[in-house]
Amino acid sequence: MRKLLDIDREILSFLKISKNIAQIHQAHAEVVKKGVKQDPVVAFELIWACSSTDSIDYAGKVFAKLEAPNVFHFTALIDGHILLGLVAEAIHLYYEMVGELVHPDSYVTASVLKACGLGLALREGREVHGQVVKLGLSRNRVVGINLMEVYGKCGVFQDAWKVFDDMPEQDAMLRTAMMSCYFDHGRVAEACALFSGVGKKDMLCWTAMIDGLVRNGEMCRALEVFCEMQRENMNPNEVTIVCVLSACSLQGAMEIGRWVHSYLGKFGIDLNRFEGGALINMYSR
DNA sequence: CTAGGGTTAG
Repeated sequence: MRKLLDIDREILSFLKISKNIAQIHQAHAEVVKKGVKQDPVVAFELIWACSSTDSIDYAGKVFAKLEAPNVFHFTALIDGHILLGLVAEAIHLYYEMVGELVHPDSYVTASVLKACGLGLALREGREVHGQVVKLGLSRNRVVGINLMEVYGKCGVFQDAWKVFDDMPEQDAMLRTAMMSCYFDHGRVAEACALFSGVGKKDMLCWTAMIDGLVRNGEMCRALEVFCEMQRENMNPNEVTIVCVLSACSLQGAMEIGRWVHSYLGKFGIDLNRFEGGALINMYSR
């Protein structure tokens, strides 16, 4: 007789490659047939697969049948809700989890803080912050960045800076997150100052800068930064391209837009719905 | 014996 672990492994590898709801249904049928639907790892992979394919109702059904949901299951379900913008439900699930005395870890804490930031749920964010301290997660990078974003998005910058300063290392990622928060509030000068303070700027930092300028109507400066990043031998990716095309479109900078368009191949970028949409938008103006 | 982080048009 095969061990449960061997059966698990087969289903797990199938679950991990399930990319659409049809495959997930098939995998779920296998799980039920093999009688491993209460296996925590299998259940996690199943919920995770549903959550990452926008099948949140199905994820919820699988979750509801679990006899003893653990922190992994809650995290997977919470992340699925966040993906669809259902942040109030995500926060609610976290409270439900704590109420059921399931011990929060850094992953689920980071997830609920992400939801608080997106939902501008300052009160809940502060509560979770208190738990972060109690749980000893204050120095966790992902937790810290999401906590900073809660305060930044809610406009309480002094609290955001407090979190920033208390992190073990103030690197490019942290500064970029802070910069985006200032851009969210139209505070371009502060955002630019942060950008200047980033020592080694990576792709996300450059792109976040361009995006922030575009969102604040600073088209010329956005295009300047785009040129500057290439002088620094940084090749734009598809996200950068969408931001730049958007700037070109709003600015009426057709020459630059055409130039970017003709170089999509050089950057190794295939048109997807984002770039295509941005191009159509630009030319139609 | 499970998983993640900052950037995506209008």
